[in-house]
Amino acid sequence: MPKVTAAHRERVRDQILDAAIACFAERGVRATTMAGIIAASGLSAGAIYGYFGSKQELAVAAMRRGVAGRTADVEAAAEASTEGVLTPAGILRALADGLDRDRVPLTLLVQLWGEATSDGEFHGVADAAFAELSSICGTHLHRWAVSTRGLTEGEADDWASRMIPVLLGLAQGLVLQRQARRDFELESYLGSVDELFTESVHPTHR
Amino acid sequence: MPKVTAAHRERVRDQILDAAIACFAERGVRATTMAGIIAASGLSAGAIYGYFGSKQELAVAAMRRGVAGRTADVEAAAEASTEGVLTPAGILRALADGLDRDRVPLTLLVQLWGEATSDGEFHGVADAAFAELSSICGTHLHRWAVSTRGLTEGEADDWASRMIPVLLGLAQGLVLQRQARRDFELESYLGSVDELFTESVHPTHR
DNA sequence: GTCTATATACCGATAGAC
DNA sequence: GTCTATCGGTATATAGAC
Repeated sequence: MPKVTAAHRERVRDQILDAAIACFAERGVRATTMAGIIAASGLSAGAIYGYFGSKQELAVAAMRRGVAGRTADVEAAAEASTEGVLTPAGILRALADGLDRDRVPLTLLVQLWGEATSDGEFHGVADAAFAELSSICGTHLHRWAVSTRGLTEGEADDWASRMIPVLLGLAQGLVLQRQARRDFELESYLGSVDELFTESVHPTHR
Repeated sequence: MPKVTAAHRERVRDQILDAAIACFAERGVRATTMAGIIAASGLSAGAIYGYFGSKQELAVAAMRRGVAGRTADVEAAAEASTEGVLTPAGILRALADGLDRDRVPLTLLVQLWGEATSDGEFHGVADAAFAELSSICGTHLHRWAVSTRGLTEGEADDWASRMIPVLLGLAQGLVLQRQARRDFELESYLGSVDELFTESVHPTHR
């Protein structure tokens, strides 16, 4: 019966990962010890090393879970919206809501960026997530520019490709500030982004 | 002769800090060892501990140097500009140029944000820098809104306070992407920010 | 005041018992 | 398959020599 065994393994794996994520979020990857994860998981050292080969592997898995599903969040929000069109601010809201819903500690993302500066594996995780989001954001920026702002296909292509890094920069700023600033107000931030985009779409720009 | 001694101490301190920053930038704060800093500085363990009490103290000093002077960069750019007015994109350019000029490794800033998630001291450094930049950005956003976009003082106050977090978010995104993405293009990013702001200033917004 | 050598502590990973 | 006990490696900080 490899079926139940595999399912069981998956559950234990998740249990361990939950504990690890809690530790990473609370104390930071740096200060988190295997002993801490062992205590938080309720399991033992031997058990954990049966599922994850090292602390690094655990940290990477934690980060991967944090970034997983963001693209799906945007797509789901688009499906639920009128005519499948999301505003730029709507894209950010979909991402923020998705992170909330999945209980992703924002500290995890911020630490991912920090670790990615010196570790290729972390960099790979962050880079892949960025690339994937670039793509989905481009799609929706394009769609919005055409349907709401009246740009032609070609104009919208250009405009969307110009705006992708900026929109993702706004998303990164949102995460950093929401994590670090007590006085951060999500609605206000999204409102300002909306204000910025709503009146600034022009087919040509020099 | 405490004068020359003090000056000497300052020079040695800087020398050590330079070496430490190089290590932190290359290998990351996490993986940097005191032995590495000792080797890079050309001094010895005993000497270094005469100037810095711990690796943590060294890291904090490194981060502090990274964020120091950003406000001055914006002010200097404003002085040099026409009538002391900077566009929003101009503010970002002043910050990016200042970091370049001072040879601040962007990885240092990204790591600062990462470490700040779990260490109060790092958080304090990052938070103070953010607050200071909020203030100076608010001033210049206000000035630009009045002089270039024709808002009244009151309208400009409101608009600037709404836009501060967004502009700083764009700055954070700029740093993150410039550090992590090979294909990041500063001019393109700044151009997009300019495009976004240039046509989006309205006295009232619902 | 600066260097060498080291003590001390800690953490990650494993090996063997149940 | 899971736990206990521990081994080895490593990094920080210090203590004593020059």
